[in-house]
Amino acid sequence: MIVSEPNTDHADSTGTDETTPTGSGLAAEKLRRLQRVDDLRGRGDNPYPYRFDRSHTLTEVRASHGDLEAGAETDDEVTVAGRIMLKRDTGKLVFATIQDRTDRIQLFISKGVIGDDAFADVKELDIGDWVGVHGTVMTTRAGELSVKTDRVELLSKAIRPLPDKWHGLTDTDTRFRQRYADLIVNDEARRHFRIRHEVISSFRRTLADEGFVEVETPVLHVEAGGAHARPFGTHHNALDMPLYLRIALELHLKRLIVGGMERVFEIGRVFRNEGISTRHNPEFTMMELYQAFADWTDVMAITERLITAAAQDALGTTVIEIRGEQVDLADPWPRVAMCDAVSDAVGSTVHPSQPVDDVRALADRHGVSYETSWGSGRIIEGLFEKLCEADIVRPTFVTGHPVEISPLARVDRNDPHVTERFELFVDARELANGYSELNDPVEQRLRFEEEQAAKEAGDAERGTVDEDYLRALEYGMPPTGGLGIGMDRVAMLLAGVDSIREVVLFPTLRPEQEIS
RNA sequence: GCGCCUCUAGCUCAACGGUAGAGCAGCGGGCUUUUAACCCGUUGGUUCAGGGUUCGAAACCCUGGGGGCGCACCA
Repeated sequence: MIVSEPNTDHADSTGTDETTPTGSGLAAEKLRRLQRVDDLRGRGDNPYPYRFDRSHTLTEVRASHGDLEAGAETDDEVTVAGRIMLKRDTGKLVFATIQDRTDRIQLFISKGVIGDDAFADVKELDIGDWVGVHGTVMTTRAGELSVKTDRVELLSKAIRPLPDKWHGLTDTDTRFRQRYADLIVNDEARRHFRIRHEVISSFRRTLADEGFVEVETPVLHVEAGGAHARPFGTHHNALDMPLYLRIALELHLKRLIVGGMERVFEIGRVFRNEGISTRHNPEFTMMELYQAFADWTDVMAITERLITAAAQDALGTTVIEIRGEQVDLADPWPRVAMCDAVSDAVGSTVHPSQPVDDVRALADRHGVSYETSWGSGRIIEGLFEKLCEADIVRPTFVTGHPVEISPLARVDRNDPHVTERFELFVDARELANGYSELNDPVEQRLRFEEEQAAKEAGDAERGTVDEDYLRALEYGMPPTGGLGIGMDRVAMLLAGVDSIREVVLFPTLRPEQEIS
């Protein structure tokens, strides 16, 4: 589509002449660049060649020549490639800044060196174009490390202009929808995803070192279990049956412990059909591990090792800043029982063994709402979330969750009303959840039946009886410790960002009505 | 789902209810050590959409849409 505005005094711009676009705006800009593509093809050049061999990445050039003094020339030849980010044209000398995934470097392009025809092509290059370059390493009078260019090859012509070279993209909507543009121009965005990558690869290394086997279990579930959450539903055509996207990895991984695999983990996407917020994306990445012969204390220890190592690998330090406070992750993480935390907050002893009417009265006094179907344990959790959660800054294990809200966790060996369970909180966010796994098939059936009763009483997020899982437990599951970690949340913590969308490449958004 | 905020050129941002502007990008010209290059000139607008108030609306009101934040939801 070309300029279509009927116009009385600029009739020449609306007529048949579309080879010399006038004006500006996106349409004219794209037309001009497409014209350049045609011109190149017309003279036998390919604006989109198939491959290019480079000798050095840009960091490699900087590493080997970063200490060159100002005004130095070398005979060191390099072949590099990157996207043109900046261009400064002083007439017979062009400076261009190219960027590859490792760094940026300046090209020093002299008409006298490269020749008249090639120099004319350089003048036609646009910001955003990909180029491959051959030349020698030098520094300018001002000391800027540069490639003195004797050959430039266009590797891909950009048809669309880049965002503002100084400000980049700021509109969050555009940044997330056009993540490709965000990644090109915003260093911060690239940093977030580098950290995310380091975290995940660090976890894999730590777990491999400790003898864990990585596995993949089904995403499509007949019943979505292992957590309290509403699932996404889908349908299998050939089987003509409903299926659900998983909300947790837990139940399949523990079947593998029954199978004798002893130490397994999975890093995978889970899906929860719930609200979207700065802390919640409908699809997110969980790491879950299960270790035979271990209990919750072992799992707390491995949680500390995983996250501390990830910080070291991603940031080069275990010291991070949380809400302006310096926190060394290598220090031991405090542990506090959920009931103790709530007791402190309300000023009297609170415990799930207390009659539900007493706990309801406490909830009423503190403005915590509850359903009539909830028992003391679940209301205590509500009190904890309202009164305690927001105050947790440094990594803290909250332990001893009531049995009622922990249908897959083993009862505490010293207190039948709570479980051997912990959740890790940092900066008011839940990062991890682990426990001594319930392996008694008879008790597990009773817990499932309580879940199902609650679901039938109207609590949509409660679970059902998973008969196949019970059958597995009947074969015998060794004593086992289990752990789930929200990888996106760990990446947020280490990247120092407040929104999960900063560490999810393509967060869930409503679709655009029209792409321009 | 509810409340508050926001949406202006490709990008970043202005405009007491009174002719829609600047910087960058683009285009034309100049410049062989610039670096957010600079200097001169210049093109470019469905002000998110629709309706209303007004002599006059980018601005005020209503409806709708996108997004953000908070609450709710979310072990």
